[in-house]
Amino acid sequence: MKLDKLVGERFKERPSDCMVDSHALMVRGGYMKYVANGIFSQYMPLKRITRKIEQIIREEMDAIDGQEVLFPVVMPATLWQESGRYESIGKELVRFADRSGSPLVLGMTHEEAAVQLVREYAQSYQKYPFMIYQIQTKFRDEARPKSGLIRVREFTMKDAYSFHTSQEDLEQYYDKCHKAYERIFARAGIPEVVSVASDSGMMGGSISHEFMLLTDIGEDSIAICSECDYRANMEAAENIIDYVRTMPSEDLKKVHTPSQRTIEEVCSYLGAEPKNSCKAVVYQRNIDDKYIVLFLRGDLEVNETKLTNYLGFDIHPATITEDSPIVAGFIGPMGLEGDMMVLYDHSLKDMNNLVCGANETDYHYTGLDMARDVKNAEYHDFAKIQQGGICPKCGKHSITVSRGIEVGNIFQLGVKYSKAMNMTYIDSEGNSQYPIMGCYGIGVGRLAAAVCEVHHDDYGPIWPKAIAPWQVHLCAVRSDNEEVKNFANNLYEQLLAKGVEVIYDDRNVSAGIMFSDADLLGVPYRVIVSPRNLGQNVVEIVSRDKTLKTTVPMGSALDEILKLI
RNA sequence: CGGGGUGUAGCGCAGUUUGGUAGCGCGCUUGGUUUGGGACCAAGAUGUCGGGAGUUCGAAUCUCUUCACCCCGACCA
Repeated sequence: MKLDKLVGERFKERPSDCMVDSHALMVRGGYMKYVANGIFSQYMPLKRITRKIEQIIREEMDAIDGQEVLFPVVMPATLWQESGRYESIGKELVRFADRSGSPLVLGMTHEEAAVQLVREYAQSYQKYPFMIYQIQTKFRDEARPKSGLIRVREFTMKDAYSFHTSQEDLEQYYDKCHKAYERIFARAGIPEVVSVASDSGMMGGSISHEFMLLTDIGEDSIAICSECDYRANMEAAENIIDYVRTMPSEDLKKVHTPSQRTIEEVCSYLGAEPKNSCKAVVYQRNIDDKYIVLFLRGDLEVNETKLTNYLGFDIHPATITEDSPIVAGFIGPMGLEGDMMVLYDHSLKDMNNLVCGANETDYHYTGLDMARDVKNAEYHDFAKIQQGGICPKCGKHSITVSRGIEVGNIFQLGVKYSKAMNMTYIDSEGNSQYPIMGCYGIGVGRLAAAVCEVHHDDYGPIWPKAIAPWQVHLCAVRSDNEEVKNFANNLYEQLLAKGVEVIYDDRNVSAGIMFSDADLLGVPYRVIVSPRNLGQNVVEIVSRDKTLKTTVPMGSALDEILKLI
């Protein structure tokens, strides 16, 4: 590719409305152009980057037996009515009608389409497990798009859906996918991405992880323990802390007295048992004899496996007496899966250092709703993970709170969609069952922006080799010089013949312009042909990350370049 | 949806307080001089001053209204 024909402008001044570096550099570098709020077109350099990211994703998804498919962007409302999400999702879901008045939606996620695609096919347990995925445009009418490609309304996403006949099988595959994600991010040049336990939100299901790239411009806050492997999104905690600020100060005083509590005291604080038909279930924490009280609404049951997973430590059922120390407890249990939401710890002297988590399982009835129903907001004060606070897993004062960009996520969906959409199979005993599902997403454009965000300098992005738009940026400085022009042209042709991805700048412009443009394009290796270099019978090779700056003899330039890339 | 801010040439901005010929830098076109980190000289093109309505002899400037975008919050498979 010749640079002088590359469509898109590169320029010096930072656009005033770009708040994050990746946005500014990608606009300045001619990677993308604003079309409407949260909607962008991509020029060739960005398209080449996203194409490479997609290819990495494809290879890794194929390696865990994924099958690439394609769902429609536009779906009939009836499909979304089956799952109940046509009604339950807000304005993010774009609804419109076709010429005959039939209601349609724009795909923002494709669980419904996935179930629809396979439910007639997968009627026998022998067809399981399997995973299907697609890489496709999604549209979500976000309330506030921002930060360039980090948060947009229209975007390309890889979304995968797996189907299983047992929870164990799902969990096994979930782990496999987790590892595939780690490989994807490492290959894309950001091995530092970490997975954190997350809130499942409107997706439903229980266990889920988000893959976070830690950077200050991130939209999510993540609590990370420096002593153990505990990592979690702060989302739920923040909600509850906000709520607590509205509490009357008298109530605060009452619960701020650290002491041992009995179950009756705890219940009376909550007003839970009599007022809300809650029942209390007591568990004992195996490692240190702490008691956990889980309040359940209505006739919900505790899923001990999930509870254990959620807590990160083993528990067993227990009973407590009048003087048993209750050192930890939960308000729990809304939604379909019997998850819990708030953990507090009465043994702590400092009430600021309490631990919590939240796990919404039902978008109709969130953890916060539950907390409000329970009336006594005082417990929510305990729901605080904070900088320097206590880790809910290892118990040490070792929590740091960081910002992160969510570049991917994985969910254990359970039977939420298969059940709602009546997808069944016959198991080996001849019984009808709902398949258990998992889903797995990666935002392609956001990933590109995230890489740029952590790999750039003042002059432009520094693309990792694996996703760089080109491998070699060939500069013919003083292309009006016959010798330079001939040598550079020749080298360009040779590189092309070898299949090297090369962008060739043979414009007769000043070296400053040429180098600035090269910096903005962020190609890993810059090859400089100039009168000065040729006068010494060399060409110059410089890496974009500045770790390499060398000259090689003119005659061996091609070989040296091939060795590098 | 709430709070704050900004809309003037492709980009970055001045001009608005106090109404009086539409400006500057970069970029773009042409010619020339230059040539290793965004060069210089000369000539030139590009504006519904976000839109609409009003006040006025006269509006980028004052009034009303509307739209768009940015930031904070709410929200967010």
